[in-house]
Amino acid sequence: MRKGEQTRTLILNEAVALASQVGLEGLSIGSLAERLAMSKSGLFAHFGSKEDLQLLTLKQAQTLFFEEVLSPALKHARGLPRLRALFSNWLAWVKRNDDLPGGCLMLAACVEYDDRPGAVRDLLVAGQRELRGALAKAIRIAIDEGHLKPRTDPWQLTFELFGIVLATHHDFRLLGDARALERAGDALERLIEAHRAAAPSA
Amino acid sequence: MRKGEQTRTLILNEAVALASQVGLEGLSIGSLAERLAMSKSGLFAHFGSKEDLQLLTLKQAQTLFFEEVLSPALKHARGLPRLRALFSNWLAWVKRNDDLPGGCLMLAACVEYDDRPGAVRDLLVAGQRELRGALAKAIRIAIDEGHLKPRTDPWQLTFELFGIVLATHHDFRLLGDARALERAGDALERLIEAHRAAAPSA
DNA sequence: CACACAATAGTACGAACGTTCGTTAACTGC
DNA sequence: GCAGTTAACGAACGTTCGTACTATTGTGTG
Repeated sequence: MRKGEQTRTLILNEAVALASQVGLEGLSIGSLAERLAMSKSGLFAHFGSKEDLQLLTLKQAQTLFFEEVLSPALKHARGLPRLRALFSNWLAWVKRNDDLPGGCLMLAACVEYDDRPGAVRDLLVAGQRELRGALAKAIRIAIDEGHLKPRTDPWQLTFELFGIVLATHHDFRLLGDARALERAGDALERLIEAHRAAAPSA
Repeated sequence: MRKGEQTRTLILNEAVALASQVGLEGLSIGSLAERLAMSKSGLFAHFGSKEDLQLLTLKQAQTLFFEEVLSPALKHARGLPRLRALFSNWLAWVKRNDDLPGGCLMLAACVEYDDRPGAVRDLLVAGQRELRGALAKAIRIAIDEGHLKPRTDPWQLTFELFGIVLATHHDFRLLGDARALERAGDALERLIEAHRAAAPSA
């Protein structure tokens, strides 16, 4: 029972890395088994079907994202510091290259499954909603703390922040433009400045 | 010589539609032939290889984009009007559903090929560079016309505009959120306002 | 140490993949 | 209206896909 779980997570981590390059749909059991130097059938036995493998791979990526982006941001002070930490962690996640050689798996899956109904898409949408909710909540807190104007629309700001991250991913991954990271930082600061509360600041 | 060209473009248009749903990599000759009610071999004869089909499909989509987004925007007055037209055409392109049921093929391909070297990626990157250049040029003109501040960085603004479109595509396609379109409009106006030149306006 | 069972390997399957071939049907230019 | 060209077809290639079985190895426990 122990060995099984162990190799299963080993498989899933490799699956996340491979899927980040070829997509969740392009992920094949054969090639995954080859990369892990194990038999196709042996690997397949861990998952009842390919869709199961895809779901668990996506969930693994989501967990990883939560642990590396959202969770550590919560350790920062409420308001703008936390929002900035979240954004900066997110950019670091986008540019990491060690175990996500093909960029963010979730962002890739978003485009892959935007009109491919099924369990994978449902899980993906749920994750995106959660992330957007967390972002909006961080913004709302920043408003309550008096860092941002009360008239700031959290969802509008969330939308625009998300756009900056998407553009960064695009420029960094496809065009190989490292300046995208500073552009993202500039865009964030300009956005914050536009919504910053008048009297006290942070 | 005439009939051939005719069915070839017929094939390519259908290929653009299909690839917008399943991606350029997921595009298979068999399923494409089935949708066109013709034989796999008959279809294949029009293209020497699958990569050729992918390249021509992408090029077809790029041409379509140019004709529907970039080209009509040039008919508007230089400066902000043209920039606004470009943006609005672009949003219309993103939300169109008749012959691009799966969203923008180029945006999907950007994620699919961001680390998959080859001719397809090269063509894609070239197209993206051209688009970004056109956007930056429109912004520069708006600066020269006195609509935007002289200190505005065209490339930074291009980056942020692109991010808004990406976020719109994401929210509209994956989350099915129609409000994304107004959010995009609001974001654009706020962005313009932040960079608008002081004295004369448009 | 041995037994029980979990974990992996092996083999085989039907289907779909991209591609090649030879042949037939349809068009085009004189 | 015939000759020559081009477009489309059906069949088959070898490979890979996901999945189903059976057999063998390995591990943990009494």
